Amino acid sequence: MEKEYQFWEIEKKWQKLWEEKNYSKAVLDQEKEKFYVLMMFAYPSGKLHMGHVRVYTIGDVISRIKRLQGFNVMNPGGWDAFGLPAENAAIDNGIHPAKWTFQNIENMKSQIQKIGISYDWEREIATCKPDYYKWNQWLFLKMLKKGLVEKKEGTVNWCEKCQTVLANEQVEDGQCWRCGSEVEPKELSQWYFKITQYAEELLEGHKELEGGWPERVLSMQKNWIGKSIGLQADFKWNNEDLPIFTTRPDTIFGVTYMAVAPEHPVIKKILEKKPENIELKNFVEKVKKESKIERTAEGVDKNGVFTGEYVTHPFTGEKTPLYAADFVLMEYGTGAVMCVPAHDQRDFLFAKKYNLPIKVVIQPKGTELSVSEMKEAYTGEGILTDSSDFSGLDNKTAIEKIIEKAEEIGIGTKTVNYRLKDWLLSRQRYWGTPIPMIYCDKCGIVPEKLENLPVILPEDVDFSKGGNPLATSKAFMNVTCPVCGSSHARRETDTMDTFVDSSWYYARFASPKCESAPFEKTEGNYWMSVDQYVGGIEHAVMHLLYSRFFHKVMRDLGLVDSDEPFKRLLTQGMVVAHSFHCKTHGYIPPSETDNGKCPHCQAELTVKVDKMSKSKKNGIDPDEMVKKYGADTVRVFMLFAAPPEKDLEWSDTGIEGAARFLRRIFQLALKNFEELKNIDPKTLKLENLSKSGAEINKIIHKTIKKVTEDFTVEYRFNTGIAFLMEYLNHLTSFQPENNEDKKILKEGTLILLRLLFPIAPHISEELYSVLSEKSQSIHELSWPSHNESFLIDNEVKIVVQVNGKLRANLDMPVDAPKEAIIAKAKEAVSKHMEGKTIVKEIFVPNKLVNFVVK
RNA sequence: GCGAGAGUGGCGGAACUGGCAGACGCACUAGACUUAGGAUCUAGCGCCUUAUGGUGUGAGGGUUCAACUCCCUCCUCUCGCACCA
Repeated sequence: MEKEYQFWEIEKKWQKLWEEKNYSKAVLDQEKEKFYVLMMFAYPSGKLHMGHVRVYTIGDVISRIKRLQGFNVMNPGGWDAFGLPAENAAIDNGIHPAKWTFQNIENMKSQIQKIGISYDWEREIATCKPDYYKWNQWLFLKMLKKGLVEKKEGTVNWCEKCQTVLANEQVEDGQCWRCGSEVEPKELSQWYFKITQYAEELLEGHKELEGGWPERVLSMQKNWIGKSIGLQADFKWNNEDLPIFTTRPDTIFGVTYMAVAPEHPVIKKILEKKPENIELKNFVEKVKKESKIERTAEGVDKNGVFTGEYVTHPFTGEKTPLYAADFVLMEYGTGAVMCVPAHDQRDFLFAKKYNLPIKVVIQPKGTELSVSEMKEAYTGEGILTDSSDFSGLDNKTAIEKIIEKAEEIGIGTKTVNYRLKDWLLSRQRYWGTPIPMIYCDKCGIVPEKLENLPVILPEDVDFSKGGNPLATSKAFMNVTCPVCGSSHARRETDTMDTFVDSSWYYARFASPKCESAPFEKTEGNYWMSVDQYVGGIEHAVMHLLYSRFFHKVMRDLGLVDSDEPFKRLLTQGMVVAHSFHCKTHGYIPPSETDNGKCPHCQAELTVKVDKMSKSKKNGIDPDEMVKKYGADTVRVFMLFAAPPEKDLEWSDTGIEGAARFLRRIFQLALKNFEELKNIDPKTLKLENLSKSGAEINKIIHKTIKKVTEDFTVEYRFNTGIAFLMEYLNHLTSFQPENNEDKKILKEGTLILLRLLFPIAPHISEELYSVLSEKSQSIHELSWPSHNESFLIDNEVKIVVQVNGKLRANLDMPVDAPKEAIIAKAKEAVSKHMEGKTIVKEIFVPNKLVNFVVK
């Protein structure tokens, strides 16, 4: 045995051996219960960052434990390989995106292997390969046939910097999710997936996910889907229906004006009728140019213009003025709202600003609202007044009654509205899946034939010209129409949003080489759904909602049997570190700071805890850490420093602690190596153990129990590792008194290695192979189990309190009679009860005695 | 504003269905071994206090023999959504 913990030798040796043995290979076996672990696959940006290391480590630990617990585990890895950075690299450096991407994949793959991730690499996929994206196209065409794809004209989110459109989900605070630049509105005809058809089911499906998914992810999705139930009612403009949507039909008698979005078709008609209404025309033009953020940001004044027209109230028949207003959004509801200033704050402010009347129709219990004294709208509950036949009803009942009435007289219907919009999937980029559609002069827009798939990305493109690069490839553009055979046809030059790739990759892993379908049905039904998914919270809405949508679509296409793709989801926190900022010199790398001062100007630096990033110069390079401490140490630190779902603060001294822990384990094995090597713990006779040996036996079983719970039930790796550290402390200080004690020490050491194995596999395997009789591999063992009968204590510590305050501890035999304990307890705390009388004695068996005294 | 979550030593974090608050680690202090220590080992370590003792889980109140844990009021922070009709 080596004298030092040479992790670099150990890790290299075992990584090679494990690969040869192919321990991570997953093979369908109907006899065995499967467990599918999946870490969100990475974009091949070139280098692994600590965030990757964290996800992979968490997922790897779970797969290793599950394997040892006898599950047939699949833990596949792959690459989310389409996307903008590759294309930008092509534009900037003249490297073809494919070349750039595959270089990066190669590099990152070797990094992943160096941290000991037990992926089944035979299942590796890269979404940029034709044998993968072919199935994007296939699914697209199947969805088209099912009526789930649509090309439509509309206002889309345009990112000028990325030169492409974005889906609603990809706009964050009015900015592009990728580059952070301002998103502008633009009129374009684009392809959409009709995700809204599944809105209700996506919401319903949450019931199945409760418990397995973090509550906040479900609530974010729920929020995003934004279901609201209300009344759609037709106001009339001349003889034309002008439907509005409201969730407060109980306030319909309080309507004093109506507002529509500037984009609303009625505005166009009004302007055609009265082109002289310059004020309205200018207003509409101005608002259309504004981005959503300008229009809707908090505190921004609500603006509107009277159209000069009046509409008829469906219940009262009264005429009410029609406004165009910037706060009304065309894409939500009907793009028209009834305005009830007395009971809606936004309407209230608008009415005050433009001097519109206010009419109270709901009176709260206890007080009486009067229009002249109102400072804000009253939006609470109450009794209806001034509302025709409905006056006197409480407003909750009124909602139902008014909807009923509207339906009865045919002026409206109960309606469900969703905030969720259809998924805009076209992107004006090269490095993505070509949308398999063809524009024929004669036939119009027609789909490519299934047998012609994949539509392959051409090589002869020019990235220097700007615009959509695919349009520069003659070979790509020139195509014959699949319907009429005419040569006057050209291909769609838009590619698919890369979220399409990641929406079903988990399914492709079931049979990544299948050539006849996205995946083979038996394999698919065996491996799916994913039992444990691990990834970042940033995908709570986009990726996780899209995947759920795709899964349901695949189910309806007969490809899968289940309803949901991911049974359990663990969202790991970010990896953060201190950043140092100087007012004049910007961010300073931690290594260059001078006692908290700027090395250039000696100014006091602002210290913050930030997500690791290039711009904040607080990143830690995983490669360097693995080189310096070894993969096992990095893994231990990542799991020990915080529970998985919380942010993990990088600490240079913290990782030293993790390194120390492993070194101490190595030293424990080394110290006892000669003496323990040839001892067989199986011949252990418990009755011959010394007192401290028996204690160690008990500790072994307690540790197995606790660590198993922590590692498998709630994935509390931090507390599990803490227990292993404590356990190591016990083993280290244990002095064997006889031969049987040596056996228990050996047994204890081997158990330590087996429990540590999922976390730090290399060192565990190495020491186990050195110490165990048959040089076994832990891979071939099963997860240790504890023996409950060893956990029974024959002595317990009893806490003695006086007035709830701890005054003494007693060591007593288990289940000692109450009287005996109380007598002893009184003796022990007599000092604290002198001159006082006992009012009450609380006795909790085997736990505590509390004397209440006066 | 709405929704979700969180506030515990110098720091990261523990504490099961109410029952010894601060496990484990880091930092720190003292000592040992050392030419040396950023290695290793031993001991200490919430705060106030001389041991005793007092006090302490964001603030205030309540329930209880007993509250980090349950209830009420408030404060702060993080995240998500935000003119959604």
